[in-house]
Amino acid sequence: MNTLRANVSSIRSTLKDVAREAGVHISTASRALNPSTAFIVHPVTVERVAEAARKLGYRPHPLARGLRTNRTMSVGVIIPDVENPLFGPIIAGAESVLVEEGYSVLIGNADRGPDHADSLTEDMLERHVDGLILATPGRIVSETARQAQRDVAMVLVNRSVDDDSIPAIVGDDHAGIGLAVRHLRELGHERIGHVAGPEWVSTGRGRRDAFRDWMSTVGLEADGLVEEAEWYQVEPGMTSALALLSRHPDLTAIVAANDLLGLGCYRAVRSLGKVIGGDVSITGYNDMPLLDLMQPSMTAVRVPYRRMGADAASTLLALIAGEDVSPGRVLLSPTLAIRSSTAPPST
Amino acid sequence: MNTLRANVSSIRSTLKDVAREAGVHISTASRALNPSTAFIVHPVTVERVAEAARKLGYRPHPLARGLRTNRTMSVGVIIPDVENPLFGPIIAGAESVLVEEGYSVLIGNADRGPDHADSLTEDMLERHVDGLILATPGRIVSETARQAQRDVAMVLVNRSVDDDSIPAIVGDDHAGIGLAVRHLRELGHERIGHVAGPEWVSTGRGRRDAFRDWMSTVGLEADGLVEEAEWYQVEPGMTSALALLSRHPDLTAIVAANDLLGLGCYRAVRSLGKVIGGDVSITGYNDMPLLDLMQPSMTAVRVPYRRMGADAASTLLALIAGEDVSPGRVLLSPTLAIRSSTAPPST
DNA sequence: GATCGCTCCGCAATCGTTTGTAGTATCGGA
DNA sequence: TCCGATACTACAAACGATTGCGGAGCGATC
Repeated sequence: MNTLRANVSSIRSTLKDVAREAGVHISTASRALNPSTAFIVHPVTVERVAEAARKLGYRPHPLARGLRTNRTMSVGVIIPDVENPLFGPIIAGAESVLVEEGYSVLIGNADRGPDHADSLTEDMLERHVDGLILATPGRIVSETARQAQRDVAMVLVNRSVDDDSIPAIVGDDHAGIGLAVRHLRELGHERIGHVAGPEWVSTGRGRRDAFRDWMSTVGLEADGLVEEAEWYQVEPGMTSALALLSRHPDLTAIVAANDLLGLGCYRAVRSLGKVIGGDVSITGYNDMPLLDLMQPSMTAVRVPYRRMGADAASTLLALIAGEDVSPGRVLLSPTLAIRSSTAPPST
Repeated sequence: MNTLRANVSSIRSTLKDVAREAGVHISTASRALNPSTAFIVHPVTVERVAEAARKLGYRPHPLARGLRTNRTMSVGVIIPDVENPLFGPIIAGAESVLVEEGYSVLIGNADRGPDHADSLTEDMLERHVDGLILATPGRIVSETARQAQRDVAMVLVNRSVDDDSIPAIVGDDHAGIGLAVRHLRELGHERIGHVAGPEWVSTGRGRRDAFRDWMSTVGLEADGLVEEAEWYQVEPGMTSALALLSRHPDLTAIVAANDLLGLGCYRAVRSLGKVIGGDVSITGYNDMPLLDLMQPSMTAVRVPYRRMGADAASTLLALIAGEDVSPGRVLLSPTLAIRSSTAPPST
């Protein structure tokens, strides 16, 4: 039977080969090839070594180098759930800047809860990653992560810790909710409700507070107009929206703390026989893919996730390089994607 | 100013420390700790070494080990576009089985075309990954990839090569299209069209052929009922659907080669003033997230992407382990998610 | 009591780099 | 002619593990 077998051996040329080819000692070859030490060796020799390296297709062995220099040129990225479309852009953003600098990206999918994230963190540390990007949720950071910070450069993305002891790149939720509230206000809405995310999730609490804040800023009352959903999903969103609309039948708009909650609102509004955009305007948050293809397409606050990943990576690289990085959080400004789910109130 | 700086040094205990603690030679410690060589050393000694290792929290240094054993315990996964929700499950599936076996997953995002995939492949090879999972599109495989197969275990996922020289895990497109066609046939449809993907993409051609095949199997005519879309996107899908419907106004159902094409069909049907499901039934392919939240929710062939990733990883592990793996493609059976976009024809 | 065989352990080489230190020309100046 | 500085280059020791091989200890056998 015709079968396949992995070919283990590959004829890689080593530094020793290059040195022999160039007729110099291995250490000279090493220095010649390394830009930061090349000045020590004679320019003519450097060229000879470079030529030999080129000829042999020499590539330094990352393990040997890492063993000696104590750097792996790799960073770990831990994501709560790779299957969630939201995190793709974060990964892509981080990957693009890291690969550019010669780093590799180790991915960790913490889809089995907080403990899983910790165990992945430990795995990464064992592998001697040079840095760690954490996107795992929760307002507090585990003891494991705190300890990890002593051993390795670390930055948070899409979440932060209360004491800001770890650099974090997060979306500006306050500004984002502001975009939604002001947009609705400008359309003429005066009775606006909020379907909030869970209190224990940082975004849940933050966006709810921001909603209250902005409502008073634009001169509207928010008391009683907030309903907390159990979880960021369509069903809880519908339940909360129904509760909200039955308490306040005169509501003409709902700001949802999340796209899925927004879709829940869609269902709730429809089940009451009302029309989305016409009778009740709805805004989502995050602007996940395909949201523009919904019927009607949903107006949503767009968070620059790709940029978030990229900025996190840049910050991490700065930390790794030993540069001083001010701790605390960096806020990224969201934008508003205006579509058909929002319109002036009907009356 | 309060600043942060990465802490480089970490007091890790090495094998030498363990050996000293246990009062044995470093080589004995190594053997004692390695399950496959532990039988060489006296059980009592093994326990002593294990105890010492536990006490010191010893973790073998992966770089040192890898340098010696020529294995990195890492595999590369190259994805055409991480931001595409379709690939999340593939990554997750692969990651779950690989991490289980102690492997780490290096991710490569080839979102800058075929050449980018090649350069990522080379990066991975330089890093001495033990295996490679390629999900990049195209019917042919680049020379780089072919060469890579000599150096490293490799398996394809969601695509295959014409000569089957590389093991591939793919969805059974023929069966999938069959599910859709038979479903529509059973609902009573007799005039069924197909909006196909591009000819040069393997799935484009495969699904189109399958459509023709199944149509004749269920006793229907397919000639002239196939329209090729330029690309797997909503707009081209709409264009093709409109062309199809203007040529054949009597069509009561459309099988789309892809979810996005299906959504394009949605638009086309709507623009003609017809109702989806009622006048024209539509099926998608892939069953991407949120498809169930569309209005109306879309019936679609569901491809087991997560399983695909997992199976690819298992196959890869077998290859790495030196087991004989029969080349060629493994077909994974799709299922049909029946929703509201399909219904019996109206007449 | 010498020999054989078996079990267990230590010695040392090795994987491919980086890097501190020592050594050797070469050259200018005295 | 000789000396010291200068400019390179070579030597060798790491980094932390794995592994072939030789050797010590010990009981059994003749």
